[in-house]
Amino acid sequence: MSKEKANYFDLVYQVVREIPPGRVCSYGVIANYLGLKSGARMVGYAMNAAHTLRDVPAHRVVNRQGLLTGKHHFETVDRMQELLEAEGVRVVNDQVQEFEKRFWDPEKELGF
DNA sequence: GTGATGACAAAGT
DNA sequence: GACTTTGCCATCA
Repeated sequence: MSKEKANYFDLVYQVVREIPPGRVCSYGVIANYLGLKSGARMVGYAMNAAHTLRDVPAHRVVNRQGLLTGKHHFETVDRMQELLEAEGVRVVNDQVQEFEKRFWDPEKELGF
């Protein structure tokens, strides 16, 4: 890392890394917070590349519906849900329960 | 070096 | 109200 890359993906990684345990965030909110025009698409791509990294708690990032869309990209399909439940997040049928209460908004948490 | 693919979301019809 | 189409960067083969 001699060269600091200010790529869009790295921006997403930094925000995702700021997500506290027991909380979940959506792609669109992260994109909005970073000001990405591509919106959630960019975040989704970043998560795909995040698989190569290890400091990115991608299991805390879910889609707008609170659905574990990326669970299939983890080591095992149940790994994502298992990690979330281990942090206190109840997940049923790949759906985060009380998603609105577990929702973590960077603009409210970090921006304030 | 080129081509295709990939973890979403909002607007339009 | 539901379905379809568009937007876009980085990585893999």
